[in-house]
Amino acid sequence: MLKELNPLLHSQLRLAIMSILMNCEQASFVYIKEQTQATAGNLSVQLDKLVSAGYITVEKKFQGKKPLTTCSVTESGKQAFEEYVNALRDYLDVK
Amino acid sequence: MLKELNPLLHSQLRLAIMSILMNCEQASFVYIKEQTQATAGNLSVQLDKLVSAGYITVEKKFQGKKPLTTCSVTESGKQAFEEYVNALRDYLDVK
DNA sequence: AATATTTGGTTTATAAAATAAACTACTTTA
DNA sequence: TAAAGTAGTTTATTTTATAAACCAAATATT
Repeated sequence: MLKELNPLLHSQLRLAIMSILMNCEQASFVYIKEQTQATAGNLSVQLDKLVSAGYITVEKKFQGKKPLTTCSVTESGKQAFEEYVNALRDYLDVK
Repeated sequence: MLKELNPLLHSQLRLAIMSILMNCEQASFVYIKEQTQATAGNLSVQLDKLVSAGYITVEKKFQGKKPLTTCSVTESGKQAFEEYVNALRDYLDVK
């Protein structure tokens, strides 16, 4: 029987965000925006959801005079991502 | 850069349907319903979407006196599934 | 033999999610 | 000093997913 796919991760944009953060220590709002081609509004909303779930942390500081929002994945986020990947593999494997 | 994930396939239930159909010649409405644990209404709607996209065909006949709805994946559906899987792998692979 | 109940669905209404548009605040450039 | 750019957030709209309600026919129940 196929397992449930964590709905928070089964979203193109949130999955892309997590995928980026799984491959680096941290990434800025602007970098993630460029990589995902998302609008700023959409990205802001989806980041909030990942923060609320405890999957990522977001730090807001200033780099000189510009705001700099930096994101990184939490341990709980890494674990959720791994579980999601494992569940998904069963859907993708054609025997 | 991450590729787009075909939104028609990036849905838990429709992906489960396609996954089942990719692994067998054909499957009945009732069988898919059991395997996916979907409600009949939801399944009916999602099957329709896959039919509209040309990803599956649905044949309705009678087995004795009971209706029997049988589904199978089309060539175009197989191709779309393969493309989806390839696109998705880039999201899942943690280097 | 009427009347529930089950089977195999479809249609429709509602809840949830994704997305974009509009907005804010501050900075840089013309 | 007005216009445009940067870095976001908030809110409104559209889309999607899901379940509830419904239908028709068959089977089981009293």
